[in-house]
Amino acid sequence: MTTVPTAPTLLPVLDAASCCEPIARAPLAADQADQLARLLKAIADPARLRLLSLVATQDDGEVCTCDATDVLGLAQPTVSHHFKVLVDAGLLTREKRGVWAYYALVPGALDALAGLLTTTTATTTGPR
Amino acid sequence: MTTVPTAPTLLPVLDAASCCEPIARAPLAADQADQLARLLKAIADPARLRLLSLVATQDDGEVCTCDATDVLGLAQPTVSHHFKVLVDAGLLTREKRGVWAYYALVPGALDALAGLLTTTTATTTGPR
DNA sequence: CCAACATATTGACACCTGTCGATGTCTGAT
DNA sequence: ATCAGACATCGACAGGTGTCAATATGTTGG
Repeated sequence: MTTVPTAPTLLPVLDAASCCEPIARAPLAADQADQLARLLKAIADPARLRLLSLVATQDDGEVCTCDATDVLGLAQPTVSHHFKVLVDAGLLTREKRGVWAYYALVPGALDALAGLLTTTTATTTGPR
Repeated sequence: MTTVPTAPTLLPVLDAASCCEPIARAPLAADQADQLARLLKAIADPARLRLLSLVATQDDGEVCTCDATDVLGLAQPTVSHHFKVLVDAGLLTREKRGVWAYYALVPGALDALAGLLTTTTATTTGPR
């Protein structure tokens, strides 16, 4: 099997991060490079990195827009925009409770993305 | 000034990738997020991802501009530009032999970068 | 129903970026 | 010395991106 050892419900993210094989495995085709680049562009921004880091370090694992606005020092629409980019990329989930919107990490999404960059055979063995 | 002694230092890369702690460790500060974002922007491009992948999968570990131009289907100045971005980011090294310029992976650079994205306490250096 | 609030969307703006043609620079060979 | 070839740099252009003010949407409480 290629991957997806246990993917019961979190498919969209893993799907996004499983766009292609690890970089060092085989030369990337044009379309694979496009997909991976789109994922990386989603996180290649200071504000979005701080948002990811903020969510990842929360005890309860979630952050609302209002909190993030204070921490980042950006206008509310800007924060909403960045959150949307991360959700669209499949890295965060959005849950609206009452008036507030809570964002949380999609489990395994960042790690899967990191796995595509590692040159050392990390997980799944690769018998060529 | 432009004399850049062929210092065999592998430091700049690791230095670049060690700009900050892993995302999930502590909330990123503004300047740390800037540095990490600059690194990620360097690889968040289809052409540069293909170049990295091309170099990483070569048996001898190096690729010259001419070869890359053919594979990517881009003009020679464009390929040179992308290589320069990757070298400046500390991900590739450039060695000129005769008329040709050979690019190779900086050992551990990509892996260090990937380590900053992983949420699970990975290997990497665990000081302090 | 209405007011207050949190969030999302829209529109506009300045800025950055990928691309290529033209040109410069350096090396190896005739 | 001169020429050809590989590569880097420059200048210019189109397209993408981050930011915010203004506005829209939707929810809670009175």
